[in-house]
Amino acid sequence: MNTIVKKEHGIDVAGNSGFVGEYLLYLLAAASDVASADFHAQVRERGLKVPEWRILACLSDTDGQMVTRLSQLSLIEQSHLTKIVDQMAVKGLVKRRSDDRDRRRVRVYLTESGRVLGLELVEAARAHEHAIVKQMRPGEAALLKQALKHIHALYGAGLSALPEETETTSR
Amino acid sequence: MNTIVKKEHGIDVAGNSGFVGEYLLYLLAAASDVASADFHAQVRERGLKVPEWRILACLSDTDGQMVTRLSQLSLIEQSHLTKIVDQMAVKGLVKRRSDDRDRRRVRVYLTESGRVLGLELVEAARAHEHAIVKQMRPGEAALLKQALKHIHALYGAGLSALPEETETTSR
DNA sequence: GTAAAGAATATGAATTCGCATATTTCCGCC
DNA sequence: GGCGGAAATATGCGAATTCATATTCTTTAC
Repeated sequence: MNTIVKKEHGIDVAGNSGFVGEYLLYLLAAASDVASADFHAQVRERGLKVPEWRILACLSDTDGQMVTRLSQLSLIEQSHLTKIVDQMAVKGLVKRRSDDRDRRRVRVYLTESGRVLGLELVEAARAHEHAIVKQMRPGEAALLKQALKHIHALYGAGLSALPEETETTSR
Repeated sequence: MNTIVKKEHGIDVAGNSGFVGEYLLYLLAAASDVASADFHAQVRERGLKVPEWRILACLSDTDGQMVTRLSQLSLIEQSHLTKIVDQMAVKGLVKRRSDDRDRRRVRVYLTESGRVLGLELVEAARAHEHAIVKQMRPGEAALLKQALKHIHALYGAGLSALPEETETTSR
């Protein structure tokens, strides 16, 4: 037979013949890992941990979110998120304020320096993303994002059945 | 103005207007997270931790890999991998054997029960993947995988410059 | 052949993370 | 207008994960 295995060089998982190299969940995790590692290094250089960056990013989009939602958005488990918010509060990046209408809720707001740092990093993230997209075929990135949202939606549906926000503006 | 924000329901990050909901690295992480969570539950039901499953899967593809490479393939940091292999060895799923040509290297082999469990789980993973792919548009999954490999390759290149295996067959 | 430099693993301490649960507050109902 | 139950956070603690480094072995250049 001619299924001679060309010696395995490097990681080249993707070009692998086995199961793993074609397994969707693996490809997702692997792509996420390698692509993120790069940017995460930048995050750490600015003295932030990755989870902190995620929170900054989420708050930059929508400030003053409640802990539970922030935990969902940032992909960080709730009790862990609470601890990270603690640290960020100490660093002066965010501050807590309990919701007036429902005092069980705790909303997290960016401080001024948090906002600044957040914007900076979001810019850096945009640039980083651009660098990646630029290396893909035209339209490939769009399709990719599309498909990723699709997958997210497949499961996200379950999560979508969440208590909605009942506030007009956090004003 | 009519940029009235329809109250935010559920997670629906993907449908978000902000930065995060369109950020590639976020979409990757989020999709990976939600899609995996599902299968990982199955893994735990069989008494395995997620990292253990990853190792089983990699070894099922190519048995007898050295620790370093296994760590790259399985996306697990080296010293952590060592510890997990310890546990798996205790469970009787794998066994270590040092490479004859280079005794610094430790190769990890599946035991018989490890092989069996591995095959079982790979089957389950295939089924699970199938269920996902089935819900996507025809060809969408293929494109997705393609793009993911593409991204992986962008960075993987750096990693590919690795010391190659110099063994004909682990016979 | 031998010392220096580099690889491959393992080990130990320090963090981070996640589960279970306590606590506070809200909500519907009697 | 008080009770039971659910929601939102926080906390304690054990397990998981990482980082720096020790250890062992290999290779290269003298």
